Amino acid sequence: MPELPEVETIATDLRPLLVGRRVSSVDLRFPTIVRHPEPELFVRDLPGHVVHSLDRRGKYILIRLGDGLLLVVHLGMTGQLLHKLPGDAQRPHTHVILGLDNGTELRYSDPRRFGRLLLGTEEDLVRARKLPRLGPEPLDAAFTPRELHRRLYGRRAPLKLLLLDQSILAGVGNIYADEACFAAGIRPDRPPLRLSRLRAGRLHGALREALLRGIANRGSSIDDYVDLYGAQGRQQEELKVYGRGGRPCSTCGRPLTLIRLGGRATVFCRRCQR
DNA sequence: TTAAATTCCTGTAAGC
DNA sequence: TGCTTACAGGAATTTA
Repeated sequence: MPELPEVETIATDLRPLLVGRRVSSVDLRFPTIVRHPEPELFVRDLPGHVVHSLDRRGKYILIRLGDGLLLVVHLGMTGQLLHKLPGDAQRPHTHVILGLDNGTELRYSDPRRFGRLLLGTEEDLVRARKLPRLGPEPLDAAFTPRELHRRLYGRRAPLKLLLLDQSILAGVGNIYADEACFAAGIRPDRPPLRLSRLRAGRLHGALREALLRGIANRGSSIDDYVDLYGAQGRQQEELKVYGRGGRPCSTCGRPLTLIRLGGRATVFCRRCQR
């Protein structure tokens, strides 16, 4: 599933392909994928606009167009962006095809349809409550151990659920939350009620390290994740706990514990994480 | 404000 | 073999 490293990989690859290009056509096959504005307006207003820049914020891809317009893509669980030529074979569940002025296509496919596309000015989208308030970027210099400590200290929900809360920290999902907790030696199921500065510092380092490794390996291909060209990432080979419940801990050899937190599978080592 | 539960969705795999 | 069921989970929404 696409988390920060996966979205970063896609955004980095997509930037040189899109910036300077004009959107020439929009083929919207599954209108509910567009959450703002009304699908007819999306199809009417998007063509003709030139892409000025492209950024990632949390798990969102922000494509800035002329006239202050913003095209926002969130991949949800199974969303894929693929760069193709018009004749290329089409994946099932292709819901949107953007034609570009150089004859190529940007296609959005998403079997589970948890993903979404938004179009509007930033002001528009905020007013319509389509752009949530996101916490800091974990890889920004402004995100310090002190800041992480401030945001977690005193909270009563299990640590893992707080790490998944995008308003506390943007971009971390189930995979990297489990991996960071393991690397930091901290149990994901305990509230950080009186989290020490030391442990917050370890968690801060582990989060950044996990995300940076993920980016270096072009993401984790667990279910459907592939890059713009359909290639898988390599980070899944380095995962120490995610998806490994019951298998031996890579550090101590004891079986890893699988529990559910907030409906999400959570794996940790009872010996190595305290 | 915070925390927990519910909902959306379909491909895959396990179980009978 | 073929059917049913459970599971995967990001985030918006609802409830307490």
